[in-house]
Amino acid sequence: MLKLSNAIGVQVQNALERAFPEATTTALANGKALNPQLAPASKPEFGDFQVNGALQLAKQLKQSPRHIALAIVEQLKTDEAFLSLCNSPEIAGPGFINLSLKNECLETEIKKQLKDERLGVPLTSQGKDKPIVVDFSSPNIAKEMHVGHLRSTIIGDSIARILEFRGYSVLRLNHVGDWGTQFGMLISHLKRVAPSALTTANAIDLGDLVNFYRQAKQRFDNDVEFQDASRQEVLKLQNGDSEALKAWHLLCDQSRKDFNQIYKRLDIRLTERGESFYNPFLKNVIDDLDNSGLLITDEGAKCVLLNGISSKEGKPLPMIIQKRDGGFNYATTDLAAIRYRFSESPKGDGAQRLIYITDAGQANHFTGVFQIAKRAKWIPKGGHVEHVPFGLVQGEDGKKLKTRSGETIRLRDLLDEAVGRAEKDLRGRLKEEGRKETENFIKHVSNTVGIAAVKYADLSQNRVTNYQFSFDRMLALQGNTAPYLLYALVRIAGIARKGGDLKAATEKLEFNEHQEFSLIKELLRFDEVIVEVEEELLPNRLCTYLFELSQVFNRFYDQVPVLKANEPSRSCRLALCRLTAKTLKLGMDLLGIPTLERM
RNA sequence: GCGCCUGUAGCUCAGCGGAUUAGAGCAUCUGACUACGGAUCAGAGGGUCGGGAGUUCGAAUCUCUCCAGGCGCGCCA
Repeated sequence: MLKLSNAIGVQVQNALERAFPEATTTALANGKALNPQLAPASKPEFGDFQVNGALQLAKQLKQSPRHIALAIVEQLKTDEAFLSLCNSPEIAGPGFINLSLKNECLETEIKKQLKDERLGVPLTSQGKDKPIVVDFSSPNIAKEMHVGHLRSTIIGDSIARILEFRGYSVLRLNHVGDWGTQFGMLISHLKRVAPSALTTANAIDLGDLVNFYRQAKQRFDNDVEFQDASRQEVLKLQNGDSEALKAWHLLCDQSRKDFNQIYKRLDIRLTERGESFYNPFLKNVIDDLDNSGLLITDEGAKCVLLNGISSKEGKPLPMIIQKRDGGFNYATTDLAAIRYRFSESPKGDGAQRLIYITDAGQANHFTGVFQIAKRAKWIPKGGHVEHVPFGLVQGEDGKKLKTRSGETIRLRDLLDEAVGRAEKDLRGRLKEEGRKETENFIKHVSNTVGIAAVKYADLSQNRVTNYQFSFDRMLALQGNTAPYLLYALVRIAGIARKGGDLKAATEKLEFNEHQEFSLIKELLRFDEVIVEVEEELLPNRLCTYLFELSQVFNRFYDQVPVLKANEPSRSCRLALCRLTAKTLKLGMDLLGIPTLERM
């Protein structure tokens, strides 16, 4: 309905300008056009659109809002094109104009939508050649993925999917923590307790590695001699020592295998490009900053002083780019990454926009890094950098999510539990209903429902707030949950199985019931929702839409017969079922959530 | 102390500067199964939108201020 609302927007604008020609000229001379403020109706009883502008224009035009509204309506009534789309406009309250679409217009629109594979969502017209980088997930080598990575991974994937669907070229980058002091520590510890792990592939699994990591960290914090040894290992690694490199590769491979299992389960595509990738560019970052006069030395460390951000003492906060010992830190890597991503190929990605999906706690860090990149002139004209923050994952007690013993929950275990609970629930239901299904079916459905529930629960919440994790709530069969949405699709599939030809002819469409029109209006909103989600980078808006669509469909399904209806209603209703299924499937796909025919 | 984020129904959350009724879901209560899967649908009760001030014709929404909570704050990432 995007095109339609644009068309009506133009018609209303023209009507306003015809009604008040002098004011229009004056306004244009001041560089501001009169704005009729066309918006979707705030409530269904107000129709489909409302014009709010009359109230604001009252002062400017020195007339009462109702009078202005009346003048606009008079003009609209002379517009043939407008009258072919909308019923006669109505003035309400202090001066709102309510517009409602004609049924014939809705029928024409829905007919178009039925034929459109993209369901009305336009392909982007610009910047297809320049990629958008979506930086998400980013686990650390030698550590297991935990709930902290869940949100970044799920939200990042969905945002990437939506941008891809809009026609952008998207670079999904996994900025894994594969470099830095922790490797010196880990290699030096393993050399002492498990030397075979550093030379033999698969000698130890990641679970062991995580334990080794903990031991190494503990030792590092308490043992000065060990710290020195670790630093030596880091230097060796950075200088390309073959033994150190081999050890590093083995550690990375081991971790990668584990990450990939998770990504496979979650159906996530990512290009791994870890911190180590930027290693060759770090020195240039320092030199560049030095040349542009941004770099200062403070307490032996090379820093850039941030504008407008002060430290505890009230002085400008320095951001350390090179440590006293000459080592680089994450700010250095992030700056190198920004520079590389914006640089033209082949020395970079030639990106138009960088999107970082990380927890809100890193907001200050990114503010600083972005500011430095801007001052160093690494962000080209038309280039954008954006931090897309999200809140903490909390348990039902409102505290940071942990196991009972207080440990971090592994992502693997969390997914297992979701799937396990879905399976238990399904088996119980099958028994209750006396249904018999194959083991394959049970496994497939439980897996799909479990993963869908985890993803949907996360995505359906506004990402900036903390997110309270609850298996019971996400797996609930009623309410705004994945199972509820999946069930709507299963009902449609059921109609098809019972002999409903969803591809029935749709040349002549005719609707009479209000439930049909509610469903049609909901279906036509899809394109606007997608475009809005793309602008705001808020996938929960898409979730809200899909939930509302499911509700409207369930009402339709409950109150209007499809298969038992007489023609032509039967075919017309089947067409609505088909479009509902397509919309739900596409919407879920853009969230990265798989769907089912039966459950 | 400074910075960022959050505060909306008993609970979990939506909410795009607009209509003298601020929306969902869960939970609670009342209804509807010889129609396509009742994993559903129809309805009811429940809110001084953290407090105060300001801008505006109009504020949950914008500004300021206070209160409460979370997270972060120079050589980890």
